[in-house]
Amino acid sequence: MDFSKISLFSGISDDSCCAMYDCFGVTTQLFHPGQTVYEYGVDQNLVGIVLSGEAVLLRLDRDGEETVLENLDENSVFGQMLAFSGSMTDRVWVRCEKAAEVAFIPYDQITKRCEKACAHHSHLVENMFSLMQQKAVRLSERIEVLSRRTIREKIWSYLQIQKTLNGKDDFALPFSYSALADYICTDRSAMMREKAKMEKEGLFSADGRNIHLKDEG
Amino acid sequence: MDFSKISLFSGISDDSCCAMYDCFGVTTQLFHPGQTVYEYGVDQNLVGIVLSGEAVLLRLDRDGEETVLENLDENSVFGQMLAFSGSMTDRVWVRCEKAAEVAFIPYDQITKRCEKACAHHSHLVENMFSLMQQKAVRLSERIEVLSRRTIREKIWSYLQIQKTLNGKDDFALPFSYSALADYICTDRSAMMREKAKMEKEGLFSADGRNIHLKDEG
DNA sequence: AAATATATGTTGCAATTGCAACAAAAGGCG
DNA sequence: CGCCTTTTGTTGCAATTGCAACATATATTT
Repeated sequence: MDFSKISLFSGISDDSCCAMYDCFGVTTQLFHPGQTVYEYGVDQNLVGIVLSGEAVLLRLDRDGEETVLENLDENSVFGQMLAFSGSMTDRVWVRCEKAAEVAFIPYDQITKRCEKACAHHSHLVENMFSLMQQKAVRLSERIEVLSRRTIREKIWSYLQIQKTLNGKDDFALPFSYSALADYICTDRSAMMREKAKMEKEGLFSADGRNIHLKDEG
Repeated sequence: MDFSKISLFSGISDDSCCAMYDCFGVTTQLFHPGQTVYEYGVDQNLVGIVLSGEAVLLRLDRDGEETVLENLDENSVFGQMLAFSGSMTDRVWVRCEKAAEVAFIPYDQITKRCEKACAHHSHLVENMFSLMQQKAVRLSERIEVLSRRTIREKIWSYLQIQKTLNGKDDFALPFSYSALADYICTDRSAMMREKAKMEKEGLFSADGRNIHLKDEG
C-alpha cells in the first residue's frame, strides 16, 4: 500500500507506516455505490480514510431532508473524532458514491501511546491535529460566507476566499453553480440573478466556471 | 493552581499536571480589559487557556468591521491549533474583556512525546482531540443554523439545538437577543418581528430569555 | 440616586429574496 | 448518434428581510 499520499501518514516513512498498520489493527474494506460506509453514533471508535473512490457525508434532517455535509474524495478522513456531528438527533452517515476502498483505524490507537512503542507516533498525532484543524478551517470559511446578509455579499465573500486559496485573481470554481448555491445556502436562481448583476457592474467576469476578479477585488 | 477545572487537563491527577506544567514550560500572564492576549499568525506555536476572566476572539474584516468569532470564558482554549483562522488576510486576535489570567503552552509540547516521559501524556493528547472536536461541533451547529434560508427557520433550528443540548423543552438562552441576532446573522429587529409572530402562532413562549417550546417542537 | 449605556420591542418602507415555472445548453451513456 | 439527466440562464410575483427610526425597559457605572 502507498502511504505517501495519505495525509494522516504524511511525513512518515513507508516502513514505519507498515509497522503501525500492523500494530494498530487497521482494516480495509471495499464499498459499492450506495452502501453505508460509516454510521455516526454507531461506529464511534473508528477513524476512516478513503483510499480510493468517492463518498459523501450526509445528514438526514428532522424534516426528512438529506443534506450533503461534506464531499469525501481520495485521502479524505472522517469519523466521530473529526466530527461534524451537529445535533445528535439527526442521522449522520457516510455513503459510498463511487466504488471505494476505505481503511479504518481504531481511534484510541491514534491517541494512546502504542504499547509496542512504534516510532513516529507523535508525528501521527501531529498529522491528526492538522487534519482536525483543516476541518475547523473549512467550517470557519463556510461560516464566514454564510454570515453575510445578502446574496451579493455571500458570493463576494466566497470569491475572496477562493482568491486567497488560489493566490490569484483568476481561478476556476471547484464545483457547479448549483452546488455553489447549496454551499452559500441561497436559492440558485436568486444567486444567478445577483451574479449577472455583479458581472454587469464589472466586479468580475465569468466564463463558465472560470472566474476573473477585477481590480479592487 | 487548580487543574481539575481545566478541560485540557481533565482526568489527569494534580500531581501529574504539576509535573507537566514544569516539564512543558507553561507560562501564565495577567491581562487587563482591552489588551491583546493572542495574535493569530504571530503567536503561532502557543495554545492558550483562559484560567479566569473573559476574552473574545475577534476578526477584523476587509471592510473594517470587527466580528466576534467566539466568546472565551473560564477554561476556554484557543490558539492556531484550535483555529478559526478563515481567510488569512484578515486580522484575527484574542482581546481581553474582563481582567483575565491566561496560561500558554507551547504547542509542540502537546503533540510531541515528552522527553522526560511524563506519564499521562496520551491522556493530554486525548483531551486536546476532544477540545478540537468540541470546537468542530460548535462550528457545525452554527452552520446548521446559518444554512436555513429564512429567519423563522434559523430561530427554530437554533431552539431545536438548544433543546437537544439542554435535554428539555424549557431552557434559558445563553445570551441576549441582540447577541442571538448576531449569532444567526440577521437584523435584530427582523428577528424580533419573527419571534413575535412565532410566539403568536404558539410555536413557543418566551419570558425574557426563558424559552418554553410547545408540543410538536 | 442619577446618569449612562445596553437590551428589548415595534413599525413603515424599500430592497432583496425565495419560489415557481420556464427554455436552452452541456454532459453522460448505450 | 439520439436519449436522458444535469446544469445554466431568465423572469414575474409574493413574501421576507434589512434598514432606519423610534420608545421603553433593564443594567451598569458614577
